[in-house]
Amino acid sequence: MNVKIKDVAREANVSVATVSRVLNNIPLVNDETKKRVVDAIERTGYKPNAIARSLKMQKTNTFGIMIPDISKSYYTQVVRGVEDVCNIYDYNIILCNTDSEPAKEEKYFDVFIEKQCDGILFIGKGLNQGLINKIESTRVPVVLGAVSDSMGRFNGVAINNEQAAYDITKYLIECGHTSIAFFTDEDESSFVAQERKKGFLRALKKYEVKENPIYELKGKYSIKGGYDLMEELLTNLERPTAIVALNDEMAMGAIRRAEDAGLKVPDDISIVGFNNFQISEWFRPGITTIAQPMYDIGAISARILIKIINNYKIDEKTITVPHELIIRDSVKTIK
Amino acid sequence: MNVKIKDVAREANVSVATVSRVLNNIPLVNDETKKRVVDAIERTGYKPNAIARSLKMQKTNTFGIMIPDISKSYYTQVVRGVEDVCNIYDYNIILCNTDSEPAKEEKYFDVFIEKQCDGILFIGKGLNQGLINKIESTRVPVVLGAVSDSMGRFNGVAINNEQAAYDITKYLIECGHTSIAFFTDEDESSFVAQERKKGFLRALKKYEVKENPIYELKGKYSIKGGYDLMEELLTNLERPTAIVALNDEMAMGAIRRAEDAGLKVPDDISIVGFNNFQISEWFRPGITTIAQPMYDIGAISARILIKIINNYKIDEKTITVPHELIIRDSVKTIK
DNA sequence: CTGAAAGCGCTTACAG
DNA sequence: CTGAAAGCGCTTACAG
Repeated sequence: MNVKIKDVAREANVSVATVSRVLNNIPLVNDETKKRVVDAIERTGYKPNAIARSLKMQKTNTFGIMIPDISKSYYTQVVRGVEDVCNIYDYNIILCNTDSEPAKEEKYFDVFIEKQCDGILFIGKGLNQGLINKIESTRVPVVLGAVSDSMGRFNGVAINNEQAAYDITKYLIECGHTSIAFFTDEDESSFVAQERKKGFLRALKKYEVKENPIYELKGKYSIKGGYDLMEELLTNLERPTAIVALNDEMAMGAIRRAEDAGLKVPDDISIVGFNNFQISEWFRPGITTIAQPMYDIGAISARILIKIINNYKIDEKTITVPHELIIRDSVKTIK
Repeated sequence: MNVKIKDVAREANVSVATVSRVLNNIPLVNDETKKRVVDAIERTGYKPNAIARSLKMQKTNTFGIMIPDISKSYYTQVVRGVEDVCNIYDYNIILCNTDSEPAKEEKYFDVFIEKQCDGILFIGKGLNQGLINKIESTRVPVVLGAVSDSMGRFNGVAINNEQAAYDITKYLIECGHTSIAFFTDEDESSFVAQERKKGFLRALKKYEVKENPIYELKGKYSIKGGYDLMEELLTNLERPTAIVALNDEMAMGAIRRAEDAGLKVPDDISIVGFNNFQISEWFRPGITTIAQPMYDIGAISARILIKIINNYKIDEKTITVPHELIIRDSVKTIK
């Protein structure tokens, strides 16, 4: 068995209370006794048991973080932002992959509660009702990252997805495109995708570009997903001059499929993405896209959680972080 | 405050012992009392406190996992493999980023010990002596993922990095290349990079290709890193006909820099990578590389940890998983 | 400045 | 089949 506080106390000839005091830097300990205790800790190689401490203190210094899939590059930087901030404030994170499945989300939420997480971070595309109920029926602080709550009930940090989609669509229109397809998430419950669609439609309407509903294709947020969608577009539909894909990987797949069909991007068709993955800059053609400050989304989310725990007041439920239109080489100006 | 086992007991008119028994599915409970307890749990919305349970049971059902940087795509799939297996066996993971810095590695190791993790997974490029000492002075099971221990002291799962480097170098030589540069990790302590260098040299020697020591360049495992190394190579050195980069991103950066210099890959210079990132298939030119079963490395590591915890005997300390040479379009056959 | 004791929320050996 | 009680390893109010 490991050495416990009791063993250190015996070794230093003091009570466990005194050992605990020096461990926690509580000042009212005589310097000499303190030294004895420090020595004893050193000699015994004592490591405090954080579980016992947590039980007593009702605080675990750990956050639960739920993410659709850590192996998708997008979410990865969010997690890094979270962890870096947690590290500063001595928190750790328990990480779970939900695959955006409500059942997993709810299960992990319960796990986080049972493991007494001090806070929960939900990174994802949208909230299901079951999870909303759970969040509302507990007092554990929850922060949403990269997604916001349509009702403004929960704290969250995200870009303005509607505006971002508007901006990139507007850019396409300004480049002369009037026939624009929309490659979106197959997951219809994605709040983020819904918001982006709103922005897409707003731009179309504002500039009086007719929207062709058959141009909305739903698929996976992956290279393969975009590849397949492009195939579908190419074989079945009149070819648009441009595509808004809601994800850079999707855009990349679409580009490769277009190339396989003998089309040049952007000469024959323009394709934009979303999220500005690191590779999007190096891919050829370079992907014109919307950048989100992914790391910051994570870092700010963690900071908010820590603030809530420490009873700072939070000024606004939703923090909107800036997005940016990154213009590269996947769009051609026509006319 | 939350509802506790005591509250459920009162509600169901039984003792806490009985509630605990039904919670843990201990059979010797009368069906009717059991029903009363289940109802009471339902009614009160009771969630067991895993921290209290852990303290009593001396088991937390959580693993600590250390990784250089979760925002690097390579490690990401390893973590997913770990988490999927953990999920099956009801474990959770605490995730930490070390940036391969010994100080962080040792700090997090202590954190994992203090938080009473049932096991620790170390994913990385090499082990520093401080960490080795810590591992050896504790009885917490540790498994190494993607890296092996040069001395065979610890359990681990990885590919045979020496052989993998040999294989890809041999391929280059068979394609007629006799002047081959080596782009390696700037982190000299990387055991994995050392192993790969051995394999590289063995192939050179075996096929009597002269090794030009000035062709070994050290840089970052990133697109930018490869870009910079290529610049260095191009401006300072006689141009080799091929490059072995120890990382696909590095290879991609090198390719882009070569292109910026007006060179065609592979026509003017052949470049191979390592690790087979998902994007490596879609990049142009497609990257010839060594594939590692990253997900499996994570999944197997987690399984080993669980086996150790359950006192299964582990046949061999080091599990070698297969690597694979993936031939794409970044190498030209010359002569 | 220091110690004895209670208590955090569970599990389980023991007794009945 | 069920309960009272001890104990997991800490922290801290209280007393001295």
